[in-house]
Amino acid sequence: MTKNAGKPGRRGKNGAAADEALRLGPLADFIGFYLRLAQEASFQAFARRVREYQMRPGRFAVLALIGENPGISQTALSRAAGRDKSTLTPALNDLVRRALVKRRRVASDRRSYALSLTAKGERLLSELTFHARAHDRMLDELVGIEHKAEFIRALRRLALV
Amino acid sequence: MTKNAGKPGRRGKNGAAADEALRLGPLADFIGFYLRLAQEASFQAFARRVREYQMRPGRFAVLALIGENPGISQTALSRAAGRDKSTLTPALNDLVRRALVKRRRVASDRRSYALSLTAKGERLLSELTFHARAHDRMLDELVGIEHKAEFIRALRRLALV
DNA sequence: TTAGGGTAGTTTGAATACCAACAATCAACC
DNA sequence: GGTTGATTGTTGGTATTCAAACTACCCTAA
Repeated sequence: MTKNAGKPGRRGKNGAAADEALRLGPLADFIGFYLRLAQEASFQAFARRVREYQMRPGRFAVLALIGENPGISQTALSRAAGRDKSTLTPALNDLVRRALVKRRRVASDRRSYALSLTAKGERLLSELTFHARAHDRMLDELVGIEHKAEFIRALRRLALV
Repeated sequence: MTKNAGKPGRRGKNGAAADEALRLGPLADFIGFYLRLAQEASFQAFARRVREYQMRPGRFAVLALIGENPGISQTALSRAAGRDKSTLTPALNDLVRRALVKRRRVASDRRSYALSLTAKGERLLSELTFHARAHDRMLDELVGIEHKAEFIRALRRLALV
């Protein structure tokens, strides 16, 4: 009998969690607990998938939202992305530095910027969207395609809290 | 025609997102996108609810897991909580400093600690669990109690990615 | 024309997260 | 006994987040 004291359940490097050997207590019934685990796991999986592009889910969402809404302001973008506007400042600085996004001053309101993608940004967005679709198809399968619609409706309701 | 390009919809301070006025494009179908919004919203709501205790969901989960598994090591705890072990070092330092958690050296393996709650930690955990149950009942309602079981099963599958 | 209040974006500070690298320790093998 | 490889927890570096305070600007009303 060799060791297996604190034997962890198998799981890749960053075992998502829920080692069956451990007691979860009340956490076992909490939506919030699993929501965090699921979000983090999905986040990491996407980050790994597009690592070569130096992109993470947050940046991708920003790029996608600008692509869909050219001319959008940073504040409107922050609301759509569900992030504080102050969070977007460094993110956009990075995207502008990488020549993926253009910031244009608006004549009618000199406080705000009109954001749009560069040609390079458009190209990158296309590639990333391809990977994102593949990623989300994987999530679809885990959720079960027959449950997807209700699953997303539930998430949307939760997002409005 | 006055412009109303970036017209934001109404939403509390930190509008969760999904402004109907904005185009979401492919994001509209991505589970990952809504997963992040829902997780963040639920996180913030819980943090607001227990603000007076200076606790956030991460700390609560740590406390709850130690409470359920006295003697657990930091590495096992990190797996159960779905966090990197290095993330737990400062969190546990804080909980120990606040006299909520005890770190005990293990004779059989002097590398590791055996974590447990202090009496004060137990009392706080009880109070927090009360709030957490109330919080999660609110989430239950948003998800729809008849969908909860399937919803959590889906999240658990996602967490294993 | 100017005073007031509201809005856009930035800055700063505190949390929280991952990862890689490290010292100490353990375990297994020869 | 001694070498080798794995594991435990910490440290340091980087990234991301929110919230509050700030500047610059807009708009309305007197």
